[in-house]
Amino acid sequence: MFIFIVSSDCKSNMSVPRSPPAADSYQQGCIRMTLENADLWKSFHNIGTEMIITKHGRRVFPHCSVSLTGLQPFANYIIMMDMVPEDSFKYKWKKNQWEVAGKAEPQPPCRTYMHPDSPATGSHWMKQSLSFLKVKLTNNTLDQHGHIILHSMHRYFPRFHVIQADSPYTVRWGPFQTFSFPETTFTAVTAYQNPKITKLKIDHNPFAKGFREGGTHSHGKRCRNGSPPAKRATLDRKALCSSPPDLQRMPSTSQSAQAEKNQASVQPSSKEGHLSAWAVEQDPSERLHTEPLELHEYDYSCEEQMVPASMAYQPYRLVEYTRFPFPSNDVDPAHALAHPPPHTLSTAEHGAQQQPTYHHHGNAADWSQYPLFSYSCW
DNA sequence: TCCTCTAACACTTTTGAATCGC
DNA sequence: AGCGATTCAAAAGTGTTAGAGG
Repeated sequence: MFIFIVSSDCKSNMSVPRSPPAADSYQQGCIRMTLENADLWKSFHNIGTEMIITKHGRRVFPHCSVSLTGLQPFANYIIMMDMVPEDSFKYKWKKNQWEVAGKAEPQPPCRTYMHPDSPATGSHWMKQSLSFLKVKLTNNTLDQHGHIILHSMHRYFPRFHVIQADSPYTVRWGPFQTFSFPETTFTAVTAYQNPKITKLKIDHNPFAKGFREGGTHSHGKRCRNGSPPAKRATLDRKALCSSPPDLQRMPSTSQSAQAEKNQASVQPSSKEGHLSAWAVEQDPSERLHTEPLELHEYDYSCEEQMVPASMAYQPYRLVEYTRFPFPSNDVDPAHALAHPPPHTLSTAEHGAQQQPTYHHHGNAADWSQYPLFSYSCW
């Protein structure tokens, strides 16, 4: 498993690879990732981001767009993304707020989405921002399309992996770093619960223009079963105007460390036309790693490093390693509810807490017993 | 009864093939 | 013939909501 070292200087060599690092891995610690649409993410995060998941897959909105610096221009990298449980709870939307509804269900197979441009040189990745627009979320555990599988009413956050490798077949041996951004945490839902989120999505998502108030599309046109115009939309808008901020509070967020030591194997495959866009599925017990996320003043780049260490396997991220600090380490949901979640933070507070976390592995081979990708989904 | 999920709906945006002009 | 710009239809994607199911 892993121990975690927090560094305030990316140039600090905090990683302790247990095997000789790759010849050119010395620069790994300087890779920086920036969330491109952080303001939009923050807007959603302040309310409590919800992501629709459907049987056939739904895109993420806001979509994940990041930029990279500090890569070696001529070295090849593979960029990957996966979704990690925020905590070990299941939630429900009750009386205009999220409440803990019990323990999380067993995690579905973990899938990793590889950016379609992968592999590409560092100069390519640094040339422009990377968009993960095509990532789709599903609640279908039998999904065959490579979509990322999530549980509804559970909280997740996306995680990005920068792996120095020439091909998907060698990612396991390449040095890599992992990044995540606190404001990208979301609750997976099959239907929107918080009307504020609905409004925000309609305002920002071009595909939802037809649902904009005053738009060309009339909700009254709905004719299935002769049903009346969308009553819910009206109610929701009313709720938007009346619900106090406190009602939008999210339950507590917590982070737990999670690591594994199972056999790894890399089996990239593609059924969507090209090899570069594939997802890798992992058994829940074989998650790449789930790291504690520390809080620092930051500009959306990453400072945290992680090195392999010997720890007991944790099926969920340990609450002790909370990304958002709480007065107590008590994991009692009821207790957790008593504390304002990240979504209730004011903008100023939020800004102070918004920083991605960064995990540096000197070489993926160092933790080959902690599989990055245990098996492919196709 | 309550909660969650699914499918159909009307609409917009995106995509890509076909066409046109230089 | 080759290239770029334009057009247009099909595909993809969106939130809403009634109804099904647990």
